[in-house]
Amino acid sequence: MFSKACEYGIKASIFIAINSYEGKRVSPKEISEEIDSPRAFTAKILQALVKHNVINSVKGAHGGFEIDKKDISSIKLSQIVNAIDGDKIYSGCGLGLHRCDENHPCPVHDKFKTIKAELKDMLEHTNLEQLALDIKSGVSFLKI
Amino acid sequence: MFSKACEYGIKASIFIAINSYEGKRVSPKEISEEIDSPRAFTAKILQALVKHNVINSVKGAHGGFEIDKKDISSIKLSQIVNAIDGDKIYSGCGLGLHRCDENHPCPVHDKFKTIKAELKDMLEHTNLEQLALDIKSGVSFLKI
DNA sequence: TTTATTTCGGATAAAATTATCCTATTTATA
DNA sequence: TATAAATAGGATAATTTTATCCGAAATAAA
Repeated sequence: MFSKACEYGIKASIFIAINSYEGKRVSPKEISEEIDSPRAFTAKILQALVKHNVINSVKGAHGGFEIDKKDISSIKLSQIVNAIDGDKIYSGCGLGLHRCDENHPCPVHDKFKTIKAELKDMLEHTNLEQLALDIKSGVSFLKI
Repeated sequence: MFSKACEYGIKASIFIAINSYEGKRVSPKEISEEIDSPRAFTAKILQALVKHNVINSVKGAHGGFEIDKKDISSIKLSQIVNAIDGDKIYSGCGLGLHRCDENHPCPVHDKFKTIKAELKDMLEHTNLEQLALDIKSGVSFLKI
């Protein structure tokens, strides 16, 4: 569904959000340990998220990654996914046709339509705050 | 969503079905031209579909790939997808956790639940005949 | 039985994704 | 100002996916 990079990006964002609520910046090392991902690769993904303004980075001593507390509830899953995988997951043709629309549909166009719309809707309406609170309260988990 | 291999596999199966209705076997060459895919790679995928009993192959002169006419309506998209990509698309965890279930859910487990269930349902209830008829009648397309 | 046609299957290559390493740059603080 | 602690980013490697090539095996028909 998502690329590994995207999976790591989502989990990392959630972990950063949790820590940001407590005013704490986190490093790629802490993040990769907490979400069970390769450290250096995770660092690259964090760079991409910074470039796409999903998270902030602070260089130098006492630096790390953080998210503005006031932004956490408005950051949508779709922004994270888009920053890393683009929108092909819900915009692209299910069978890879270059052109696939109502007037020139692939064989599964209609069958996929509602599913892709729901996926898009879900990603656009799920925000980081919801996901972070579930982790904080022990309802959901970032690894294993 | 699906791998390239799986996209090719689905399109190839549809094309084979159409020709099988007319009692015609088709070769990897014809198939790859019709679905716009790399020939040798497509041939490998066809082998996999044969092994999983989705399509039949007939070796030697006048051979080719075909599907029993009477089977076309009972072959589900899920069988093709399973033969090539497995069931991870609707069974695996959306964030790649090794364990992800009701008692130990990943952060997006609930959000994905209905979407994955619908995807599974769609794949299990869409059969090759429906897809083939739409291509035959010009309602949908296998390439471009 | 020979030949032409066709799938099968192993070896290999190319490209994309995932992952690692090392140095440069930035910044707080002693 | 020197130092230690961080992220940034380039180079490279490993793995997986996608793709190609070629000879072997099977089969229909001449």
